[in-house]
Amino acid sequence: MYQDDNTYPHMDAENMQVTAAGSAGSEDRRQEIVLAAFGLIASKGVEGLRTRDVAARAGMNIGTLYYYFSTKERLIQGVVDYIVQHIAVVQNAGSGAAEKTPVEVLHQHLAHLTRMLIDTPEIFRVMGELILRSERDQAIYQILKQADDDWQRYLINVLVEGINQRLFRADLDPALTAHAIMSFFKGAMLQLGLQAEELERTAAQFEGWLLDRR
Amino acid sequence: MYQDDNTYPHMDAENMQVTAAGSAGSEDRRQEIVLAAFGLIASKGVEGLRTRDVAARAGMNIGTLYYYFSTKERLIQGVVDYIVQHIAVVQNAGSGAAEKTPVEVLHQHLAHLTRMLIDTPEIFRVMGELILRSERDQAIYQILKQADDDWQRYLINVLVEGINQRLFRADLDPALTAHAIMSFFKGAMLQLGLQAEELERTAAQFEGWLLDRR
Amino acid sequence: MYQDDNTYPHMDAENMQVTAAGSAGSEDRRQEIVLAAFGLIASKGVEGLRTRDVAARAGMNIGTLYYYFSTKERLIQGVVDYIVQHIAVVQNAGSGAAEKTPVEVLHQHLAHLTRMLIDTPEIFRVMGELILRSERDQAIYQILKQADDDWQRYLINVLVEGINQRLFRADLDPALTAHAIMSFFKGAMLQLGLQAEELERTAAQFEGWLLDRR
Amino acid sequence: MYQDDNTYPHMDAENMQVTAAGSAGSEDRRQEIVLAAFGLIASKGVEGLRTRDVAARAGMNIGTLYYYFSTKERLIQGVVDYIVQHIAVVQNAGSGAAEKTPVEVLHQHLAHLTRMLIDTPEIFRVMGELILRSERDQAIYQILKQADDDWQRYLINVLVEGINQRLFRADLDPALTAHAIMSFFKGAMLQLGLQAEELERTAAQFEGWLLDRR
DNA sequence: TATGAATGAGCCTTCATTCAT
DNA sequence: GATGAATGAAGGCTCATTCAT
Repeated sequence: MYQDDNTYPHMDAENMQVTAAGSAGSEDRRQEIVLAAFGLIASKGVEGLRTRDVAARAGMNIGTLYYYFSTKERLIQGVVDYIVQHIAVVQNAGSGAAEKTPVEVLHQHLAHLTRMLIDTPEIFRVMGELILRSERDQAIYQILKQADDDWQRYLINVLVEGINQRLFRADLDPALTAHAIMSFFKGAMLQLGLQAEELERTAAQFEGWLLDRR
Repeated sequence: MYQDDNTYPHMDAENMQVTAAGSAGSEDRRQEIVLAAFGLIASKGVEGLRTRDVAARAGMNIGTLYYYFSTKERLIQGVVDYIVQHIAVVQNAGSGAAEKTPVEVLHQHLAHLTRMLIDTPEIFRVMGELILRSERDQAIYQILKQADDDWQRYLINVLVEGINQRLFRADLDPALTAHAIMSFFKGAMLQLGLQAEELERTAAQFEGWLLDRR
Repeated sequence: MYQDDNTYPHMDAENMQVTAAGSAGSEDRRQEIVLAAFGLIASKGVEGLRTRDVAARAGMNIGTLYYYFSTKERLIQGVVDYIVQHIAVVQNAGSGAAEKTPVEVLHQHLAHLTRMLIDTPEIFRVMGELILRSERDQAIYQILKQADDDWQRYLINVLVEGINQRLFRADLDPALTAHAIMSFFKGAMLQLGLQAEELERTAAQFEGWLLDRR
Repeated sequence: MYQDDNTYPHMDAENMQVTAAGSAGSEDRRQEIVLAAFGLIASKGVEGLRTRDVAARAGMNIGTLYYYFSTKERLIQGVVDYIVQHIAVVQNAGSGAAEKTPVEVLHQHLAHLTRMLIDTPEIFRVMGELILRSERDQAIYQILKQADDDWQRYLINVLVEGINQRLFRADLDPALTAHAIMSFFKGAMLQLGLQAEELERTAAQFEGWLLDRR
């Protein structure tokens, strides 16, 4: 019968590995659709998103699209999931490598975000669209809020450790600093006529403010 | 008269004062419409903006609305103008009082923005909507870019003066710092579940990073 | 602004006379639409009713149709109103002339219904469609139930008077007899391959059963 | 086998008994589908009938359903067959017992119909839907017309015999009376807010009209 | 200037039906 | 026989915009 959209989004990467080959293809199909939708949102905004265009871009019939996503709404949620995972994965990857000092970890994290902002601004543009939309869409809000909380927690951990090691300024409030970093990056994607170099240097200067200058 | 929408975006506040008394009422009418549109964008986003709703909210017929704004597009530009002036006016007001040190000026500026973000988040929400939209709408981009440049120039001036007076850190790059401040505030409006106090303290801490600690 | 569908259907013939000329034309337009819908239901059933076809048949744009009837549902209710009034009016007209004996009144009533069933079977076919639909549509049920109650009351009045005058069988239960008459006519419209003469004679015989044979 | 839908409408109950055991299961499957469709028509009308829902209710895949019924149209015809047989069987059962006077036979017949109308109104509701549809569907018309003719013939037989035995009114026209009875019952199912007791008493009174009162 | 009726392109979604496995 | 993915033609409804009055 119809696939229950609700269950799909909650499948995490691990589950998908275990899934039988049959539904693996099905999951691929969903991915194709989500990617098509993502691309269209990036270029036309959620406002300009048309299910027909998504289907066309994914190389399938409009009916098929609705077979996988019973609603445009759900499709958009699928895009949110995609983005969140896409960025979350990166954070995990970063935390995978140990041995590094908190300063180095934070540096890499910020450098990575800066890189993404420059190389794949679409992701952030789409993210912006979705954040704005989340104000009127509970489902999206939930997902994004969760991701945001994870991000903040990650930053706080790094900051706390760095402060303890006397690498970051002693008067740094970890939570507020995390907050500031997050705001800074979210805002960076709203900068008009953003320049790559300018952003990198701004981020670097920002990073400097956090360090302990003895 | 202003029926000719094409001239409108180039009109600044002064011009409007000078306008003949006859069309003053006409201008009021436009304002009502813009305000109605603003309110609707705040609650439903540009995506959810319907000319009919705007007309209804402004207490007029849909036909009448089109008499003042020949296009939905132009109406939105009207909203952009409105917002830009609304914030610009504030900056001017702030700079009106002299005698204050750059640190005090910046502090007041930041405090003011923080207050607005907390008290009238709609303005920022709408601003966010419009910034995102500006990526696909040249006319909007132009207006916002102009306002952004003005803002940055203002910040740079304050920062330069403060650095010269050894009030701000000597190693501060004025342009990048202005950039950071702007990003921070733009991003703040995208924070999910923003808390008033948290924002105030984050802004305060941020401010502290700029000061010279000898 | 939009016309409130709810108010229109409740306007009865008198009110419309009083209404300003402006909305009289508007009411005409609604009538055209309802007639078009009626015709289409008659030939294709409610199931086959397409708003686009209705608009085309009424010689107007689909958007215009929705300007008058905000919903297909409401349009159908409009048809129900139309039919109910169409038949109700007839009953009133019949009762207008006095001087007749109850037997004559009933005879004319039945003869009239029979005639309609033969001459304009569409009305009854559509009625049948709507009655069936009323089981799943409260709004329609209400209107039809009201009309039904009126009809029954009318029949009971005639019957009671006739019984008192010893014209109808003394053992006639007015309510049940009215019920029987109503069922008979409703059922007549469901007869397959209905023949005019056959129906007339059946109705006549039925009528005979009600008379007092001393 | 019966996969060939074309032959199906012409199969009568006996043929099905004779069918090879192998396809008996197949026939069961068809029955399940028809029953599911019947139930759905009862609650949502033919208009609301969805092949997918039917399949779901019958606990099978939509593709499987189409294996048994190549078309929605044919499925509906299957329902018509089912109903006709369901009611026809009853009539035969009634006529199975002899020894009874025509008055008793008719009484039992009417009582039985009344009972069904009260206990299983769905059957009649569905019947109504199908009769209406028969006006636009030759195949359905044929089946229903056949059943109707059988019913009328049955009634005429009983009536004629009763008249000859001076049990029914002498002036009764058998054909017209049968016609009246049939109309009455068909119409009874269209009564809004039908009450069990009311119907029974109306039917009883109706019955009384047919009797010879010397 | 104001009104509201009219237009029509277009959008989301549904649903009967097919087909490869 | 059974499954479920795929198809595509509609269908109901919306909405920016126009125009006669």
